[in-house]
Amino acid sequence: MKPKITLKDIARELEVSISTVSKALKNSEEISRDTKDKIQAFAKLYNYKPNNIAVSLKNRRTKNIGVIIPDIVHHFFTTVIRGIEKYANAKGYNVLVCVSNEGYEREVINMELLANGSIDGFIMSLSTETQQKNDYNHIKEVTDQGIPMVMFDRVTDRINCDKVVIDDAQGAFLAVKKFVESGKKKIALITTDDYLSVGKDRTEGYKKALSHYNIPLEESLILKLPSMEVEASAFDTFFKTQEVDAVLCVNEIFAIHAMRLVHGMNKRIPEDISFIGFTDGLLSKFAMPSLTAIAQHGELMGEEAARMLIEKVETENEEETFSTTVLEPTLIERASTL
Amino acid sequence: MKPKITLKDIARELEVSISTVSKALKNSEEISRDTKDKIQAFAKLYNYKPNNIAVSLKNRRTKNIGVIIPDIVHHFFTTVIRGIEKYANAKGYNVLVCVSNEGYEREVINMELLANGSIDGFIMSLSTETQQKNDYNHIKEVTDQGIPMVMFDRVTDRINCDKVVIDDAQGAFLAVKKFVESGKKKIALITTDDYLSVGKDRTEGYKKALSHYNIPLEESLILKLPSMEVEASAFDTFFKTQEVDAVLCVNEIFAIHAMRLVHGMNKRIPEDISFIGFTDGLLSKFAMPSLTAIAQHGELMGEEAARMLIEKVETENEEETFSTTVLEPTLIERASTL
DNA sequence: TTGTACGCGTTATCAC
DNA sequence: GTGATAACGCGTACAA
Repeated sequence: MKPKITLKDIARELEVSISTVSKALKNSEEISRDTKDKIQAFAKLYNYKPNNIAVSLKNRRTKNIGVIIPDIVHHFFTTVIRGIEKYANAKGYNVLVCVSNEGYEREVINMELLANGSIDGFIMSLSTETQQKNDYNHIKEVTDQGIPMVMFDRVTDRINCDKVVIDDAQGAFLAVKKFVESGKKKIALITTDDYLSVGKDRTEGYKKALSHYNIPLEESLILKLPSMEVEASAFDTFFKTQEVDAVLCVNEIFAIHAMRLVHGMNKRIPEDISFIGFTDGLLSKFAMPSLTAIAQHGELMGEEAARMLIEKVETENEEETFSTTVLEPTLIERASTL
Repeated sequence: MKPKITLKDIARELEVSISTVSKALKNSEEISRDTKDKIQAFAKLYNYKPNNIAVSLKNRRTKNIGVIIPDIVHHFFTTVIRGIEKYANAKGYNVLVCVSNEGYEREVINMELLANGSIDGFIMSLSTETQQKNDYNHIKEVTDQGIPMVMFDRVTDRINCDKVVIDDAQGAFLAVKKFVESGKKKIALITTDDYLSVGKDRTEGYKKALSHYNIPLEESLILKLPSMEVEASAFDTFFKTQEVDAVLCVNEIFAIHAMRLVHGMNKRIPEDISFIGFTDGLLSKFAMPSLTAIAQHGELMGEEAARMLIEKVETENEEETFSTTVLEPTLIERASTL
């Protein structure tokens, strides 16, 4: 209906040259008041806005930042995106979100797509499958091209770039500390397989804390699930065979599920069994009883990642110096602990 | 380190013209086997990929679709995005997500930014503030420019475009029907102010259903909150002053909150009071007791919206015919109803 | 079979 | 003060 108006259109209409229009709209001193007024009025009337694509082509800067996350229906990742958006928008950047859906293939495809000029830099968190395959060539290619990259939460040592993570071991430590201080002795851990970097760190923190408090480590008190999916039977047999008085869960869902199960076994929460879950999301707040949680500070993480990325994007600096920001987790105490 | 390689680079290196390279890479019949082989091999070696920006400028097609949502930390919207992503990626499109954060200003800014060439079309859901202000000029400007637009969930009659919505009235009807069939008589509604299109439709469906089942409408059984935020005191006085045996809530959070309150008043759920909540999200599944919910089919909604948009984007068709897809909600029965 | 020229919309440089 | 020209990277109609 009202096709977009260009510099050329204005120039033709006002019978001046394209460059005059361009300068006038940038309020250049070279142009006379008269013509500037005329051109600016006309531009406003027809609501002229420069074409981003053309500007990008010219500047070799898109003002877009690409975000690759494993899953968008996941509270933690959405809070990170919110943080990224917040900071990026304030700096005049758009956020291009792509979801790998926890798959290697989609991660590669999405990155290749965006890397071909659509974005000025990446912020990403690795998909489960990528971590399993342990194959990071697609990421190496991107960084080798000189495209700035910031990884968050699920990171790898194999790539040299800026990173922002939570001290997951410390989070687990905090949880165990809380349990110990409220008199718990048989502290269980429900987690996933070790290929997830976060799972590994949390397990480590759990073990370290036990040894710190002189509690013998019993491998039978660690339940390792092969994936993020809840396997009811595994939970069932675990709680039927093990005697525990405190449970640390690697995510909310595991914790909620376990609490329900325990509730059905006529045990009291938190008196008989206490619970703490990682990732302070909606479920923790609204669970019955509400769940004591280790907050991951996703929004802060997003802001920090965006800050680091934009810093790199906007400095011509050729020196390759990378840093890793480690955020401290926080224990949010609720009704599932004493 | 390895700056991006262009057609020009290849041409210079192989001492042919740029267009020869371009044609060779598109496997044009015009080019001899020999040169094609040579060029293709070279391109692969240096991992040549066409610059998206340049292609976009040329084609006046970006292969990006812009999505504007009110809030990303909201399960419903993320499921919609998942649906959009799924369909769009399959069709070779990227998804550019911007969050209005329920604000008019950010909605306008984001749309203007994206509208200037960054995207081929919009998929959006209105922010609360925009619906309150009832000002849609920014959207009209976009559609007037001929940029395809699909609105979902929170839509308005004031804009002529494709839409995809859930039959919210029908959803409320289903809920009331369920209550009535299990013998409930005093059916309450907890909702938000009417400026939210969805809230209005749901209230309408609730009233229609009551009249259909010959239950007198009592305005005192409708609790209207001014925003999506939970106001504990309002809930408190409501349940202390009103005699109810069933509650329909316009969202999960309200429902969970109300259930907790009622639980504390020593009433049994669902025997004494039954609950149904809109938007079947994580909270509903994991609540105690689990919450019977009206599923909004967000993912389907996203796919449908993306389908409609890409259809419009890819057809040159000048005729302006718009359609509205109405999805049917589904009642997911859980433990909070008889 | 290969190359030239042009246009997409913008900006920067330089000439008039 | 204003305008012509080149360049960003690509694709394509047309010329050689």
